[in-house]
Parts: sequence; C-alpha cells; structure tokens
Amino acid sequence: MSIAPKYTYVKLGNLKAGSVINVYGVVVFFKQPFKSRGTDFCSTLKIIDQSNQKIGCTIFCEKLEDHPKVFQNGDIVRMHRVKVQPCKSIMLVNTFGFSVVTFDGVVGTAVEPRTSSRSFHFDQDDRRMVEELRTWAASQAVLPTVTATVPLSAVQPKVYFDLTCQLLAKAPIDTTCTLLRVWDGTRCPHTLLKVIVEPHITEGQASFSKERENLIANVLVYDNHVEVARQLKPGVFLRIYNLRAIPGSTKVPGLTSSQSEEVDHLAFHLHGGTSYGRGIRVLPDNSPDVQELKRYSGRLKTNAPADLPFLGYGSVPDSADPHAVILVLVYSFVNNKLSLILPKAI
DNA sequence: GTTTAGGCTTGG
Repeated sequence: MSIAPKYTYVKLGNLKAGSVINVYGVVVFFKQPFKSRGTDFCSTLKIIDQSNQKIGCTIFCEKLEDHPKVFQNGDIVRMHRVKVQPCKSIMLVNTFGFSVVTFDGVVGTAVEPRTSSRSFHFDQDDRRMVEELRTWAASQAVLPTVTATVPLSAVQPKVYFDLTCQLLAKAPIDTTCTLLRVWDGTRCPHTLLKVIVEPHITEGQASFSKERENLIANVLVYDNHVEVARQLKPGVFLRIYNLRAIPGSTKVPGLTSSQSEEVDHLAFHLHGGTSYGRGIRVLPDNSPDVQELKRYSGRLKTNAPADLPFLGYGSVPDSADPHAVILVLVYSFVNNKLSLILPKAI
C-alpha cells in the first residue's frame, strides 16, 4: 500500500532562488498557451498570494492539455515542481514532473479542480487553501476582480474586451486571417460588420436567418490565432481575450452618382500577437459562464439558411433604421488576393 | 536532465 504524498506549499514571499517548490496563487495576469520558437507551447502567468508578492510564471509544455486551464483573472492555480529562477526579479518556471491544477476563484462556488491529469492529489487541505485564497483575494480592492466578460449587447466602439460566445461557423479568409462567426444570444446596439463568404469554404452553417444574422458577430482573427482557430469546431463555446471593437464606416456610391452613403459598423479584430493576453480558449460546456450563455441562446430560433452564391464583404445597417440601405461589397480572390469587384447598394 | 520567454495592443 502506498502512502499518499503530502505536499508543502511555499508562500510567494519566501521564494529561494534555485529551489524547486510547490505553490498556490491567485491569477492576476495570464496568457493562453502560445507556440514558442522551441518545441513547446508557452504559458505566461502572474500570480499573487497572502504575502502580497506578485510573481511571474512561465510554463513550457509540449502538450496543450498540460498547461494551466486559466479562464479569467481571479482563478486559483496550484503548481507542483516549479523552479525559482533569478532573473530581473524572481520568477517561476516549470521543471521535471511539473503539474498544475486550477480552480474558479469566486467565493462560494464549487471547488472543482480543472486538470487533464488522470491522477492528482487533492484533499481537504487543498480545499481549504482554495477557499482561503478566494476569501483573501475578494478582500483585496487592488486586485483585478473576477470581472464578467462583456456581452455583445454592452460592447462599446474602440474598446478591448473579452467575449464569451459560441462559435457558429468559420471560414478561412487568407493565410493570415480567419473569420469566426460567433454569438452570445444578445443583440449589439451597434451595426455589426457583415462578412459573407462562399458557402463551400465555410465550416458550420453557411448562412442564417436575417434575425439570427443580426445577432452574429464576425470576428477576424489574425496571424498566430489562425492556427488556434483551425482546431476549433463549430458549436464550441469560446472565450476570446482582448478582442477589439473597431468602429468603421463604409463609403459606398449611392444609386445616383452624385450621392454616397456612409454606413457605420462595428468590426471585431483579434490582432496578431499575445499582448495583453490576446488569445482564444475553448470553455468546457459545464462551466458556469457557458451555462449562462446557453440560457440566452436557447431562447433564439434557428431558421433555414438562405442562398448566398457569392463571396462578399459588406455592411448591413440595423434593421430598426427606417432608412436602411443594404450594402454589399462583393470581393473575390484575384491572384490569391481579396479584391473588391463590385460595390452596390440594394 | 532544461531551448522556448522574460506580459504591456494600436493593422489587416
């Protein structure tokens, strides 16, 4: 019979350079795993505990599932076998036998370990640790609190925000850009940019009813996020971090040559890079945020798809606008580049 | 037995 290992945890204020230790902390900054220039994915975390010491952590693992499952600031992370590395200040880097478990940071919610390892140590002391850290974090006014993500109904132009949503469809635009068509069941008060692509390059439903279309945000993800987007299956629930709402207007020639119409819209871009934690994460269906989303989305009806035989890109003003003009800018691939071939107002 | 990165945006 084996004896259950007993782990001891070092407070972040007592780290000794060179030692290999176990720690608990509250996440105050994080980046989803991204491909390093070496062989591994790299996660970046900043954590804090009751000693009020903020410590940066860098995790290298080849497999994505071995990385910390952090969904938002305030999550609690437990790491085994990290090395205290002296750099500018001190930081933690994973070492041999590294393992990590994370927990929701909200006081009063279930203490459910998030991990993909089949066997991991978890006992009453761990439960107490998590509860103590939650309570402590909640009492710290300066910590980034567990903020809800912004629903589409509350998005303001020009902001960066985190969006919790369901992926309905996706389509490659070019090698550096992929379109993700998402919704969260709420209606954005701003006109959303419409991006329409050919049905045959779309994965997932190619088109939706007009009512549904008005609820769909077209998110353009670039560069390093294209590879992540490639793995996503329509239907999954996502959190997109540091998404940017870009206001724009499209100038389109009117029906008479002297007129032109300006139509405002809101576009969503996930720029390349990982600054400010930019990235995409799949959320498990049982997470509280996804449960909440399903309550909204469940109210909405699905209608039969319409026929969209062209490749287009344009803006549709809010249908509430009595002077609504539907603009269709038709683009096509010419020499592998997306080119405008036909602007027209209907 | 240890390369990778070492937060900090802005465009498409």
